[in-house]
Amino acid sequence: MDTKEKILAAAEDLFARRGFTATSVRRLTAEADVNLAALHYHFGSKDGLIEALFERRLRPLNQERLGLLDRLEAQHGEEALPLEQLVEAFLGPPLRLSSDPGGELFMRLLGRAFSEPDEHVTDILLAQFARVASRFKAAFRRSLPHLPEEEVYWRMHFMVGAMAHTMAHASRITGLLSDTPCPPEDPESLLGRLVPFLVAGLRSPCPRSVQEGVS
Amino acid sequence: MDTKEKILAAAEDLFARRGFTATSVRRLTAEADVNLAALHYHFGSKDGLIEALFERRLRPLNQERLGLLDRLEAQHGEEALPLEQLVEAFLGPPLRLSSDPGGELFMRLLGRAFSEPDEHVTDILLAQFARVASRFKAAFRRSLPHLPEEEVYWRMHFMVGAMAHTMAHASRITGLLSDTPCPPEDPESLLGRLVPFLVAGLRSPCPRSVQEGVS
DNA sequence: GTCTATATCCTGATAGAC
DNA sequence: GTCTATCAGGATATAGAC
Repeated sequence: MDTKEKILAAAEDLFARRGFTATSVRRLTAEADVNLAALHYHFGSKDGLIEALFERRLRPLNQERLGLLDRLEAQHGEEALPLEQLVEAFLGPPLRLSSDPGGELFMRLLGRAFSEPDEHVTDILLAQFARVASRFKAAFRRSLPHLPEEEVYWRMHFMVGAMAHTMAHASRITGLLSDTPCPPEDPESLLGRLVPFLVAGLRSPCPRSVQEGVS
Repeated sequence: MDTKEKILAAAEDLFARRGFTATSVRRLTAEADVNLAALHYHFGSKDGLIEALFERRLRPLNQERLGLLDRLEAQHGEEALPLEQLVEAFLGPPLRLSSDPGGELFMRLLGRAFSEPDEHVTDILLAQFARVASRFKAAFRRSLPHLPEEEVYWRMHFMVGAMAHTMAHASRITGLLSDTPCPPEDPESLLGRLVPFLVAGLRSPCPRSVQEGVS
């Protein structure tokens, strides 16, 4: 494993476990068993490292999502896509991250990144997700023709929240609900729980209170 | 406004906007227009301040949730509580935080706290939510008798995720979905969207793939 | 590409006068 | 209760030898 890889691996580990700000480049390079100056030589700065770290994992991830969406659209032509398969194409790739070596750490990091206060991190995310978001927004609108546009966006927002929280806690119930023995789940059975839950929520009738023309 | 209050107000603001680690006590006391040493005099340490900050808002919040649950249980006796009212009792108080002065900032902070890496923060949250979590877990199990125990907990986990994400982004769709003009919503219409979405998800039939005895 | 040494600034916390 | 001054250490980043 070369120096660059050693730094990226240690960064994934420490950023996931302690957060970006709380992780110093000193601690990071010590963990990676690499000289402090090597980080700046290879990545320019701590921010540059963060950018490279997201880039490396998020590019293939979003390519996969777009590929799945392309395939679904090729199969169904002009028709609306089946909701369940659409949700699967959106949630499957990130939730299966833990199958890759080191992927579970990045999954936790990504789950937390959705509520990061750091502007640099949110900018990276926004840029990486721009195309995916716009493609999937259009697809969800076609698959949920009974809902007004904003309601579709709010429901996607709730979906992202459930997904991010689940990723941040790495396929295992934690926090409020952790006192009960409950082993971590593999990605497939986790999707088997999350997808039907979200499909039911997304498909439910439009609440009267938010229908257009009603206060 | 006395010194202690000025510090707490500035802390809410800066922690919500920049995060705990990224906010220094120097910047904080400067913002509060208070002497640096006053923070340590009144709260002992930065961690002590964080603890006081959560304590102040979370205690009445959770009291309110437990009060609503008490009332529901008094009304319905031994019967299972109506799911919609149960979800309302759980989500209403935190999502209505933005109605209080300064409450919107704390709401964002709390939303992010659910995915905080900092151990001190997660310990505070766990302690503050212990009673609420156990009471509501029992109530949700009674209201969802068609589901096995772990499935109930997983669905509550998804519910918390949608709630936390919504709070962290302060009643407004952001990030992936923000390019579309979409004004922030008041708590009531937000609940009007979120509660039906979650009730539909919670109530949906148990997926075959997670039923006991099925792989 | 890799290292040592260092510049410059910021961190949480405290001692002790008022 | 409030202030100034300061401690001891950690932060990111870089210069320059090898």
